[in-house]
Parts: sequence; structure tokens; C-alpha cells
Amino acid sequence: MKEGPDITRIGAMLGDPTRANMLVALMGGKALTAGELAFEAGVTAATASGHLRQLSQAGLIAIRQQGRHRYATLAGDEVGHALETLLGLAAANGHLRSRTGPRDPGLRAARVCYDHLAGAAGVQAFDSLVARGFLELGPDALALTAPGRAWAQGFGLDLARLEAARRPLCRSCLDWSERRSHLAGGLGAAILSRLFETGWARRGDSGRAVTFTATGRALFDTAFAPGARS
Amino acid sequence: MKEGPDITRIGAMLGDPTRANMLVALMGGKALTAGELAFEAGVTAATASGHLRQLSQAGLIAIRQQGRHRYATLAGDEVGHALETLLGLAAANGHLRSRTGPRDPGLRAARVCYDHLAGAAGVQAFDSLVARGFLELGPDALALTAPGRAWAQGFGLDLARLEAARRPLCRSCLDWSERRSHLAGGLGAAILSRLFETGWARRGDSGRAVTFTATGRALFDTAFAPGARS
DNA sequence: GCGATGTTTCGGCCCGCGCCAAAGCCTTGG
DNA sequence: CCAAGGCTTTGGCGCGGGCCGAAACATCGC
Repeated sequence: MKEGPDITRIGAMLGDPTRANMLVALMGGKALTAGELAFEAGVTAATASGHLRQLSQAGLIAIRQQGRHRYATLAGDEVGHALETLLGLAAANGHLRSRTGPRDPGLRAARVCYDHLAGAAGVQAFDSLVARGFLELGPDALALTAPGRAWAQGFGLDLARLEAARRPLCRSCLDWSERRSHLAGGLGAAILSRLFETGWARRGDSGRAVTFTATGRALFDTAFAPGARS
Repeated sequence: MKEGPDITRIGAMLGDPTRANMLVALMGGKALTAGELAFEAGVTAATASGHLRQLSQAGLIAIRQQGRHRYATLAGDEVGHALETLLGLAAANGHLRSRTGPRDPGLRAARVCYDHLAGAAGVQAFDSLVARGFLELGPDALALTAPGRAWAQGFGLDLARLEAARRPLCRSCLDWSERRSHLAGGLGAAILSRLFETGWARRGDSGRAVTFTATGRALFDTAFAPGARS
């Protein structure tokens, strides 16, 4: 009765409100210092330090020493994906942290999911790429088609570098607010970076929200036309 | 700093070894009585009863009264999927419940993931369906193609009934042992049932293992030819 | 009805763990 | 160097919650 992996450790990490707050804060994709995380979670630096060690030992976050700061990030793509899945389950069961706050609609519209775009905008982009035949179900999960490769180059992505990386190019991730897939993986991360580079959007100062500029939104809507389903 | 769903409650459920054992036991897809779960988790009936109430209130399991027994099952597809995701993360981080036991290879080869087939066999089936063009990325997630529909009828599935159900027909689920997708959703569940009906395979008495008969395995391999990638 | 079986509720024990303040360590900047 | 800032370690407090035994319900077979 004891075969298979052990969920318990990870569950215990998520089960404490302080640690959960830290992890959700890190879902924003930015590396945060121990002090910032302490403030974010509402505890003293001492308490936060202990939690960070636990999270690190459990393999959920990575810590990088830099000067006299210690920056924490999620340990990887998979951690973000698992968190998003759990957020979806929690949302489905009606477990809300507080009565949906004013910032909630913004989060549902567009947010960062660790390192790629999520929310309505993320789903729109995914759907558009699928509808135009740029993404397909390959022999191993998702794949970029030949026309898709051309599109990516045109969008300003460095495909050669992305494909050289160990990280899979395309992954799908179930969006908690839309309950549909959005694009993760190296390609998803590259698209989000490109949105920031080109100034179409910028990340909110705190939390995971992504806000588009007016023109950026218009350009995004033509680049990822929502009605483009063939 | 308090927007979005609240993971904490679900995390706390998974964080206790007793509850985690119960949930993993329920991943086998069979409905289990309170007593069976108590034995499975190694606690008294009194303790198990308390945990079952908690899990039920958190929305992770459903309880059905039947005679003097109370049968528990996972609350649904999404719970199974979330658990599988966490199992994957735990496996990736090397959190094992004990040094991989003798039954572990069997689990990796073929097992039940709540109500559909997982493990190497599950991935093989998914790949085969994709390679033959029976599954495609539709406008909304996965879709069965026209030839796919014909295949499903030929395999003995009642497509009309499946499509009438509220439940989505096709979903992909990331397999923890293979780290690749296998097929979930109504179609995935129907295929697994069919494997049992036709006697190609049967579920292990305890746990999640699925064992094929010799001829069943051969038939499965031709029905879901692994090399069938066009 | 009356035991047998399955499950829940109650009371009480006790361990684990989150929390903080204070002190110590390391890095940086003057 | 010394002082300041950021983080960790240590020690001690206190709460939350898992665990069990015993008793109370509920259900079935006879």
C-alpha cells in the first residue's frame, strides 16, 4: 500500500497559508528577495527564512544568492503548472481567499503564470495559434508546424535558441480562470517576454496582473485574432 | 495581496499522510468504504471518519450512502487530474514513499488514473490515436476527428451516449511515470471500461495496477499499435 | 426485536509546527 | 575598519489538529 511518489511533503508545503502566499507571489515570475516575501506573506523575516528553507528543500523553489540578497523563484515550469492546476481545483470548489476583490477581473483578463501568459488573453493566443494551424498535436505532445515556425520568426522570436534549450518548446497548461488551455513551455515564455519587450504590455508591480497599453491591446488582438478559427 | 483562489485548504488536505494515502487509494477508481480506507491508511475507523468528513467538505471526495456502508470516490475528473499532476511533481523531485517497491514496475506499465488508463500503456494508446489522426487539437482543446469517430464505434464505444454527457469527451492528462500525455475525459474512461468488458485486462485487487492477459496484451498492441506513427 | 457489523461523535492526550524576539553571520559601503 | 542592512539560527511559547478508546447511532440478517 505504499508504492508510487509521495504527495505528502508537497501538500504540507501548500497547506500552510504563509507558504501558499509566498508561492502564489512567486507565480508572478519575478524573483523576490526573502524580505519581500516576508512582507508579502505578512510574517517576520525570521519566520519567512524558515519557510524558504523548507520550500527549497522540498524542491519547490530555487534560491540564488546575489550580493546580500537572496532571490527566490519557483523551481521550474512544472511547479508553476502544478500550482495552476491546484488553483483551478480550488476555484472550482469555490475556495476563495476573500470575496473576489477588485483586482480579480484584471487577473482573469491577463496574468503571468510563472513565465508565460495566462487568463483570457493567454487562452485567446493559444486558440488563435491552433485555429491558424500553427500548433498541432505532434507524436510527442504539442508541436509547432512549419507555418507556425514562420509565424514565430515573424513575431520576433529566436526559435533557434529556443529549440536548443533543454526545455520543451510547447506545453499546454490548464488556465484556472478560463478552464481552457493556454500555451506554456519555452514558446509561451518567449511570447510573454516579447510582449514586454515590444511594450505591448507590462507586468503589474505586485502580483501577477498583466496590463496592456491601448495600442498594445489592439496589436495583440490582430496578432492573435480571436475570430481566426478556420 | 489576497486575490485569486485559495490553495491552502486543498494543500492541507494533501499534507496529512493519512488523507494522502486515502486519496491515492481512491485514484484506483473503485469506490471504497470508510472501513476499507481506514485499513488502507492504517488508522482506526474513528480517525478515518473524521478525515472523510474533511475531504468531503473540501470538495475532494464524494460520499454515497448505500446500506450500512458509505462509499467514497474522488469528487471528479479534475481531482484525479490534480492528484496526478502532484504525483508527477513529487516523482520529479524524488519524493518517494519508500524505496521503489516490487509493485512499482507494474504501476508504471499500466495503471488506473481515477477512471482512465495511465502508465506506459495509456501513453501508448494516446500516441497511437494521435499518430493515426483520430485525435486532433480542436478549437476547444482536444477533439475526436471523423475517422476517429469511426474507429471509436468500431472499438465498441457508445459515442452517442458519451457525447450527450456533460463531461468533455477528450482531455489530456500528464502521466507521472511517463511524463507524457495520456487520454482522459469521457473517451478515456470508456476505453478503460471496454478493456475490462472485453477481458483484455483486469484491475488489480488493491491499488491502481492494471494487468493485461497475454492475449489481451497482444490485441491491445494491435489496436493501439505503438509504431503506427504515419 | 436482538445481536452483529459499520460508522460517527465525544473527550482527552500529546506531538508537531508556526510564530516571534533576540542574537549571530555575512555582505556591502563609507 | 566600523556601521548598517539583509538574512539565518536559536529558544521558548502556544495553538491547532491528529490520534485513539468508549459510547452512541444506524443498518442489516435472522
